Amino acid sequence: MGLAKTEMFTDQQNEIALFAKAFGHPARVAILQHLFNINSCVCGDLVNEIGLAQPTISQHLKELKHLGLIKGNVEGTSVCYCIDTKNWSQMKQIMSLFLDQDIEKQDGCC
Amino acid sequence: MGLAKTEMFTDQQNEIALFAKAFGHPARVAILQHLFNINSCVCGDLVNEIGLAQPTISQHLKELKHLGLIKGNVEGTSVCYCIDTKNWSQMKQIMSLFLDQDIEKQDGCC
DNA sequence: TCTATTAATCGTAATATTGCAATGTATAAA
DNA sequence: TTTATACATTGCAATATTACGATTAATAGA
Repeated sequence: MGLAKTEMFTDQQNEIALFAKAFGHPARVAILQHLFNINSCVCGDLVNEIGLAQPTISQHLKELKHLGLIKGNVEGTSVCYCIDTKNWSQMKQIMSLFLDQDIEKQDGCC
Repeated sequence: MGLAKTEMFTDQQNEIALFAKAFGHPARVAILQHLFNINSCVCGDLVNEIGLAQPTISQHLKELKHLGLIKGNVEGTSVCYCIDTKNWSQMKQIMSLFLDQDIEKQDGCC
């Protein structure tokens, strides 16, 4: 149906899925990588950097902002975006609980 | 359009997005967590464990298997699934390059 | 005030994802 | 051979996502 049955999973499972979904598109990966690389605010040039139209970039930025992974500050006519490092490390902790499950488990069978 | 323009991104960005997309659904998160928790093959009871219909689970398993994150072995009439720990740690390395970008970056601006 | 600039929002088309009933396939047991 | 069991595949309906043209909103500068 295109609709995930979130109510049958734990909050933790749904939260992991939400963050992962944000990283599930190369444009959002590229946006985040660019924000890390310049290590400061980006005012405006994201549309030139990534090769997508302005409304499309704006939409991706909105999703990332909604998740709290980036911050946006208005500076005159442009908006400056950067990583929210605090929320980023919180996200990493949640993802690590999931990704590091292989630690101390031996290859069981198969 | 619903179609990601993968050709305008790097292979690395697309690979990160592919793995992330796999974790972008709570059912797949739950399946993987269950496989880790029992730390051995699961033959059959995944449909009972997760609360979705058999064809739905089968479809999610297919995606995870296609990415190489799980292995499936036929045992009689049932099929046993488990984590492919080797591929899992390779996936973790790729994801870490992305997730750990915040290390040694100071909170620049905003 | 008028105009240019920048980015958000709206509307919409194209494609992808999710979920499941129905069906198919393969193996084991009777 | 027949039947039961377990899982994959098919087909389809409902919803989500992606992309972008057109428009709107907000600010800066002339």
